[in-house]
Amino acid sequence: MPFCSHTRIVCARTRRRLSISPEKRGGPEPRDLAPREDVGRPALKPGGIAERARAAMGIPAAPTRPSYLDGLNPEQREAVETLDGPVLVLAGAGTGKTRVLTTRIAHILSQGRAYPSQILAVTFTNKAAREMKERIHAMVGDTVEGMPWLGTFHSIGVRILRRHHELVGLKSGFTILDTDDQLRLLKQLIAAEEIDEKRWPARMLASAIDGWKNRGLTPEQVPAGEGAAFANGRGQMLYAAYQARLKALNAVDFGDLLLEGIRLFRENPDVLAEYHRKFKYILVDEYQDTNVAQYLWLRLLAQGSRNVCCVGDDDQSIYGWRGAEVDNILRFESDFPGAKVIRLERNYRSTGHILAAASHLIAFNEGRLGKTLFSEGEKGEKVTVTGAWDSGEEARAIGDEIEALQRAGHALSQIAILVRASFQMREFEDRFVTLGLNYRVIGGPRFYERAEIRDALAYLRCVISPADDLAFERIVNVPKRGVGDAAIKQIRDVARAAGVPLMEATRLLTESEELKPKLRSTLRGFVQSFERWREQAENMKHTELAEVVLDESGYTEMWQKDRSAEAAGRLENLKELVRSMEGFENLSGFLEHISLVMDVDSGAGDDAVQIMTLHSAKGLEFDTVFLPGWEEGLFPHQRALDEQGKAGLEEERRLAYVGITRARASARVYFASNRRIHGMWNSTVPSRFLDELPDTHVDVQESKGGFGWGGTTGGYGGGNSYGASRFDNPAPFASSYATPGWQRAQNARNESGGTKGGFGGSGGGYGGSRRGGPVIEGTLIAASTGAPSAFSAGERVFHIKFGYGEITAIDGNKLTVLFEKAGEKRVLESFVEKV
DNA sequence: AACGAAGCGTTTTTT
DNA sequence: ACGCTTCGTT
Repeated sequence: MPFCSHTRIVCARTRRRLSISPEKRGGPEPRDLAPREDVGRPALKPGGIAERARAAMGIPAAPTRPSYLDGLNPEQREAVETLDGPVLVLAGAGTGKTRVLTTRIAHILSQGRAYPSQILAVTFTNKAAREMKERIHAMVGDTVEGMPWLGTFHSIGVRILRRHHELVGLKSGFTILDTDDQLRLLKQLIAAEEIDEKRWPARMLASAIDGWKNRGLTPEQVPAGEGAAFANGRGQMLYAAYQARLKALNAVDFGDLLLEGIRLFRENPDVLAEYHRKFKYILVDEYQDTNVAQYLWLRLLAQGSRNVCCVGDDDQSIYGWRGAEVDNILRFESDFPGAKVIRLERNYRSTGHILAAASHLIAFNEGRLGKTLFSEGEKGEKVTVTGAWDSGEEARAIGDEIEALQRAGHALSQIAILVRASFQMREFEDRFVTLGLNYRVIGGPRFYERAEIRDALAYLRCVISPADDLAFERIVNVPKRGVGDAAIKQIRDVARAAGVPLMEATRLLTESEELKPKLRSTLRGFVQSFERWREQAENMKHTELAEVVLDESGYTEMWQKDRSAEAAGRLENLKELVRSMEGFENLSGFLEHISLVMDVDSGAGDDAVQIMTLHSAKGLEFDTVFLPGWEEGLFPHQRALDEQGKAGLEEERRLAYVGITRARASARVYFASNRRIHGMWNSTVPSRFLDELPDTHVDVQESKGGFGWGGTTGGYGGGNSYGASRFDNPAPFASSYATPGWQRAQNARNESGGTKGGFGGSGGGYGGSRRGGPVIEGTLIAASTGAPSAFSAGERVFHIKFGYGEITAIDGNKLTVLFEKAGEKRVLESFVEKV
């Protein structure tokens, strides 16, 4: 059940019991509601929304200052009360961003500035939308139920497209493809073009198309060079073909939810004007994560009232790799002239040392809008940095510390381990199982992505919409019915010839004489089953129907017969699926919901340590945060450096910033001197980020195992342990630079400096050879900052591994080169030299 | 259709 | 090193 629809709630603030009947929710949609000019004290319509909102908040109608403003600091209040014109709220970590956003909405409502249905409030994730809704509910009660335009970009995008589907060439009830469907479709297109799928995998095309859509580009708008990068110049054509196929299937993918919206608004000014009139106020959460498409979509809508309020933190932009444009936030003032920029810099979350350490670290980034966070709280614990011999010891040390915290009465749920990459989690899981410590891994494969769930959903989709070809293809031979590739091809041919969906084509085929008797009866039974289910759907509860479908199709039986270890879990998941349908009115409502909401509420559960990636920790906070794996190559990640250069490094640094600022009272950083990557042990170099932490706010600890950096092994020279020396030395950074590891790193950097291609000669990347230590990127950062390529097609180049060749295509910093000996390869620009 | 061999990728993740 | 997907064989 996504949102509870209480009719009786208790207002947290006033402890008063409120009753609002469902039919009174929301309020009427006025045809013409002129903006009120009397800012200070709007006239209240008797029984109007504002009065109800006030009543819900326990605020007397008398002209006293609304109590929800109490406890806001001056900047927060300004952000809440500046209702006219564009506002950019730069909200640092832990500065009360969500509170501002929700209070602002409450304020708009209580001031009678707009009806709930006239506020557009967008978030990125369903979770954020849910939270926002809950918090608004706590302030204004059930008035929030009248806000249909509070949601994710995509859910609002669908809502708009559903209303105007005919204007963008879609029929009503269009479906939203998931990534599986998308891939299957692209594979077909690639095969139809007789392109070698090995060389040009569908995934690659999918990500290219995704990237274009993120940038708001339709097939015609794709820059010629980029469109040609896939499959020898056919990328753009394939994108166009894909869009055509989507239209034919009456389907859209996630990117289209925004892209088609943009097209709708551009081609139909009257429709756009309607939304301009509608949305009196627009609020955007996590603005730093918007991509170009979202930005364009938003800008079109915001041209109406211009009362747009974006909240974000450029220092927490960590999704550049999936199309987020920090530029959007950096550019806000020029996009919305006259915008008011409000900085929230007072941090309510972390203690002094933690905040100071994070601020110092993030200051190494260039191109920030710049904020100086401060808190008036206690200085608290210093950030600790601990070196471990290897990842196993790192896990052991953290396990020990957690046990100590637990003994001291700390709740495990207030402890988190934030890793850079998910493979790091395993070591902790192993260790915690041994210790008998409760833990929970956040993230990972999600419920609706599991094969059995997708299969089940495909069955249901076929029942609901007989024309859903992709769902049909998914399940026509699951469980195995003897419908092989040949049969499917035959069905497809008939479908194409007759211009009908696959399901219908199958029916036609079974009425002809073209199939072998056995196959014919199988398929007839298959089609008839769906016809029967469709009839039953009329007067059967949808959960019941789902059970019938899964049983009669033999799908449940398939897993019951399966004796593999996961089968039981899969059956359990199917039951869970049916259970989760109960919260919905009907099947199509459920299907729509899950196509947009791919997560399922994992109950708060019992007290457990949270293990997750740094990315999924954004927006969360914990008393104690462990940050393991601060080593060059892992964090900052080598690939971020290779592929994005300086921009990548800065994004990694923001990730470090996000990590530290998750901690309320204690942040504990770790690095291991040795780590196994892809099965090979590599010695590592401590992360440069460690040296960007200010000495005065950091405590360097000896690892419990007695191994610091270098130390007793002899292999690293007779230096002090990393910990002790740094701790003893008051001068910032001096001691860590004195460690053997750093010196080697420095040397490696200097040696590789100057010559392009010096990096990676020895097989490169993270790790490198054991004796020489890891190879550090040096010139690469400068070499690949997203500037246009220094190379051009047709040029002759030399590659250290593949020899001489000629450039055939360029894609960012990746070159396609036809080598004389090695054939055509895709290589990083930095690995070749001009000759 | 079922099995084993071979090949590939292996940062982060939402909708 | 490992696990997952894909391919080719039986």
